[in-house]
Amino acid sequence: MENFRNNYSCLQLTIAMPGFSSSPSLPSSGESGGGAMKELDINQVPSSGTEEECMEEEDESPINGGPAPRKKLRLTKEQSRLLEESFRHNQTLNPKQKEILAEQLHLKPRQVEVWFQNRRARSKLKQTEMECEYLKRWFASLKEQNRKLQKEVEELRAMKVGQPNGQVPPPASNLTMCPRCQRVTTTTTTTAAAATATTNTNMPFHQPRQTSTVCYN
DNA sequence: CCCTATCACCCAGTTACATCA
DNA sequence: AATGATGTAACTGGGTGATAG
Repeated sequence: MENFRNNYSCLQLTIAMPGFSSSPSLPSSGESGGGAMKELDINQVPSSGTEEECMEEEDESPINGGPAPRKKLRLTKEQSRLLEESFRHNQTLNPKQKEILAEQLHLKPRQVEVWFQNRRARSKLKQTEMECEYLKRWFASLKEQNRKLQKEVEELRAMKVGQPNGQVPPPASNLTMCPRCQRVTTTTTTTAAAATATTNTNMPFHQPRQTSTVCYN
């Protein structure tokens, strides 16, 4: 009945970004255990818990029959360190690993599970923030590139107007195919190599470049 | 084989408590 | 001392895959 989906480890979204490593190597956590919701009263720290900064254990017997207030455990530095270390090796734990780690930390397996779950969420959030930051920069770069190109277009138009009969076809060597929309475009810069560069990226669309193959579709 | 129920696990979102400025 | 902001442990609800009957 044991399913070891746990070993999918990390499903990370990585975007290659020049000068911006969004590698998932942030110390983040990774396993969790969900389903055991039905299991327990987490607030009971396992006995033996003489952890230095750990909240002292205390029985949660409801006062006046009402629900006991939720107690919040603060992990000790050592517990956090061990959990982090373990997370670096494995973002998810199989039941055995969970059991061992819990014993080592004087915590309940469920607590270890929750910690990994939250840790995964945190690292995912961090990753998302980094990607967001990256996309912002990229957007700014695209805007700048667009501005330059618009300017270039203006200049070309001005030149064209200046010609005797206004008919100046671009040199054939300047014509390239836009890999995205499959239309013929004009290379407006000096490096024709830039024309092919766009095919070589894992970006969803054209990357900002110093040089450009322009397609305004 | 299908179907259904159960279990164990995960994730996203939320809540609530501890700590700090 | 009171308080709002922040971090995070714990909870909730829903989804998925494996397994058994």
